[in-house]
Amino acid sequence: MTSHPLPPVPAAPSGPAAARPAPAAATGSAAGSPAAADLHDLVIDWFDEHARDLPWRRPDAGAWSVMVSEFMLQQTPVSRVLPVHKEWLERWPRPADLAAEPPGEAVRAWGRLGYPRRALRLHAAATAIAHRHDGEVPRDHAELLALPGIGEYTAAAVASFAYGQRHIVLDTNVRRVFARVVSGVQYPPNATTAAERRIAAALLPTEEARAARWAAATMELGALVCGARSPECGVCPVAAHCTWRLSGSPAHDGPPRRGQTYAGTDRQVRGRLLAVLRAAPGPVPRSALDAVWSDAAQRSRALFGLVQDGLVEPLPGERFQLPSR
DNA sequence: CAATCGTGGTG
DNA sequence: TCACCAAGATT
Repeated sequence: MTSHPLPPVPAAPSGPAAARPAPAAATGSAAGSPAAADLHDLVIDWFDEHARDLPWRRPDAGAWSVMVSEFMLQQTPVSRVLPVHKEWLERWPRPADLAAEPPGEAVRAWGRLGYPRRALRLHAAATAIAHRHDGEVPRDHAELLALPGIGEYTAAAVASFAYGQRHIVLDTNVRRVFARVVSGVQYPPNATTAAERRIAAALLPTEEARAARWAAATMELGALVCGARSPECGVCPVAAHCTWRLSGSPAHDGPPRRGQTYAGTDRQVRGRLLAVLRAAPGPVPRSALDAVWSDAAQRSRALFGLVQDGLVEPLPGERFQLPSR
């Protein structure tokens, strides 16, 4: 198999003066170049054979299933999402079903997926869909983006995966794949950059259905083969095209990537407080919450934060519960 | 732009 | 063991 050079990626504008309309003639556009088409085939063919059979990818999965999965998958691994996603779709088959229940039920059913504000936002998004979108998950990227808890990535993912549209889908997996294959570095930057968007745009297949397939395929490649810790280049369909690999897989240089500490933080306290409230069928006395953390100052700060975030509802008589509305 | 926001698996 | 990582969004 012949190894083609990578498609050229448009250079970054060198300054404000360089801001200009996109070239009228997209001659030599990377997406249409032979090398790009080659990459598309390799990755999509690989995907056809190795894609995981996930519930939200099945033919009968609707946009709501996709949307719920995207919320749950924000910073949470597939293996832990699977059982909760199943419960949610059985209990709330449509957005209106979720919207009909108090937000606290969403927080409770969220279980231990982490970042429970996502549950609150998903409930709020479902409510907005029920009221303003006739109960249907919107197809329009801008309308999706306007929903609570949906950012650039999730809007593109829902539009692409649920509705087959052509969008730049830049998640951590895709960014890592492009960092290696195209940019020749081990890891992408901490925050998504304009350069990354240019690369993604340049490589996005022109045809809509193929673009959607490409988005899912590049994500899956990043998840299954081009992992952060252990890239398995031996089975990678584009190893022969990978700039990083071809240059000897150089280790990441520069400042260490941000690490997240957890032990002893407010987040840990919030987690413990909320765990008590999730487990209780109804209101809980303050004494039950006091038991989870010894430092009173930090404890009250965490509880206050939860109330402020709408995750906890204070009641008369020093009692607390999950939000009833 | 950097900090914040949970939780559990893993190399 | 423990730092790192996992389909980000919001402020």
